[in-house]
Amino acid sequence: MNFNAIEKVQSSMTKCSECEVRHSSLFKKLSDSSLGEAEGFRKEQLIIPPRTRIFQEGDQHDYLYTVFSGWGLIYKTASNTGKRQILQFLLPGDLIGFQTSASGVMPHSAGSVTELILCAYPRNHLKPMLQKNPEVAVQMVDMRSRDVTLCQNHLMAAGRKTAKESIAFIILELFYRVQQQVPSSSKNTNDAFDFPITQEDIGDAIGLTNVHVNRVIKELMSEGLIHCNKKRLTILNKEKLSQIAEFNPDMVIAHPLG
Amino acid sequence: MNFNAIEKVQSSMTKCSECEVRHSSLFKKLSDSSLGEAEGFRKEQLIIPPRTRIFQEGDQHDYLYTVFSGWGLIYKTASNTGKRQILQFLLPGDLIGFQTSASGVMPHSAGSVTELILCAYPRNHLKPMLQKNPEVAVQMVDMRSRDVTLCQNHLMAAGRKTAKESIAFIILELFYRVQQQVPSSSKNTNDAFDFPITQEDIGDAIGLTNVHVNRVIKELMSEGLIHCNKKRLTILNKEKLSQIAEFNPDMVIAHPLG
DNA sequence: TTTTCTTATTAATCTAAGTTAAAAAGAAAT
DNA sequence: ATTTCTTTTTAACTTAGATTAATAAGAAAA
Repeated sequence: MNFNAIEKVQSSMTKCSECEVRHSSLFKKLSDSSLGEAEGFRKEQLIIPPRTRIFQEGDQHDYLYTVFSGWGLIYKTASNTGKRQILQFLLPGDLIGFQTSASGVMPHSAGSVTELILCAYPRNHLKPMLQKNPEVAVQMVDMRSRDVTLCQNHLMAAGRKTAKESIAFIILELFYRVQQQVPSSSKNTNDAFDFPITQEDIGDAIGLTNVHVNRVIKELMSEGLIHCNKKRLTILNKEKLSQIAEFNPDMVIAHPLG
Repeated sequence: MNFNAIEKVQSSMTKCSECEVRHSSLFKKLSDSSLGEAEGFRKEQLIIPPRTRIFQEGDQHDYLYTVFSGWGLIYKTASNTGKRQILQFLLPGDLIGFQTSASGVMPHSAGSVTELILCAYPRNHLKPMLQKNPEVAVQMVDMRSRDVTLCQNHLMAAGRKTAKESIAFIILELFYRVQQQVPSSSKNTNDAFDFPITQEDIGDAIGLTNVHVNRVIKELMSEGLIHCNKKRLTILNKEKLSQIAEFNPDMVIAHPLG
């Protein structure tokens, strides 16, 4: 765990109207003229160093966050064994900081993988903001539904897939989620992408050990399905990998209500 | 699988104003005078026989349903092995029929456990209904968030808990979910409740075989923590069971936005 | 009541993945 | 450049839970 301080963006916060993740965020349905709602809701922007905790399971925490840039994760820790279960990988546009009851006690922890920039919103303003902006509430239903689907897929992997199938699945999920953000073209001629998580992270997402994840990744590489080197991953045979994983790109789509 | 026909309630559909699950449903925030919205949205009521499929993964399906009475489940099946992963147990008040994209293709199947009565809503009317009724949209955010939490807990169980811990967890989750509906008092003097699922269902919810679930249930019974007989389960030592499961009743609470 | 089907139970055997422990390779810090 | 910390890699060994196969007990249908 990193102990560098979390900083606030002091000088000038990014304008919502110029935000790169505006169209995959909670506010995607707000028009330019309504975007003041988002800026009024936002309290501050935070810069989280790599591998740093944002909030901890069991603690009181009163903010929601939109990921502006970077990768993160939310997780639970078994208090008897200390084992970690990653619940979701966080990418730009993702919204975090949900709780179980209205108490403000967090049911899971959150942390960064890379440096992360977050927009913070006071949770007690959420409900009134949604009531005032029904399009935002509808968008939030979509986002929560997407989170249900991602979690259900991981549950399927942890419960009923082999290690190889599960790891292939995680790789494809992250590939397509990243691809959705970058408007398809840009830097990626082939199917290579930045992959900043560790093999231990992969294991903790689907209930495997880092040792076993390593064995399987070696196997996927020796079979010519993927290649990875220095936090960059290349999918060499997407069809075969998808078939092993029983993966379909629809699984990571974010707008069930259209 | 049961092949009895699914029936429609012909004569008189239940009135929403007199509905027993009104206060744990999507429409809980509608006042008596606004309840016409719910009745207008509802297309019909269906009676599903026990162990009957409602819709199937991969099929086009254009309805959402509120569970009016009975137990059900949603699940995915691995196409290579045929193994089933239960994604959620359905109890009265639960809303089902969500999809991943706007296409109407279902990402999972749904089926009954007991006889089930469902209220059906055409999915293409959902978005306009939510936009017109922001309180309903906010309630739906809460319900989807509750579903995320339930799924995350099962993921934690499947990925990082032992069989004993996971089974204890499932029992407690269902106990508290049932208890939430029945307004605490009524029939249950002790901690006994109707438990219509099979040991295979339990295994399919957390990634275990029916054989191993049986071994563990026997163990929990011999330790005096639970007792079960004829689809009725009694929790004999709630403290010990909760401690084994690392369970806390907050985990099944349904109103994060208050 | 008898048959049939489903669910629970038990036992023997197997295996996918876990555990432990080092060493090697990278990255980050000094 | 050197130290320190993290991550990856490999091997030897263990185990929780899977598999397979019967039997027994219930429940539903005929």
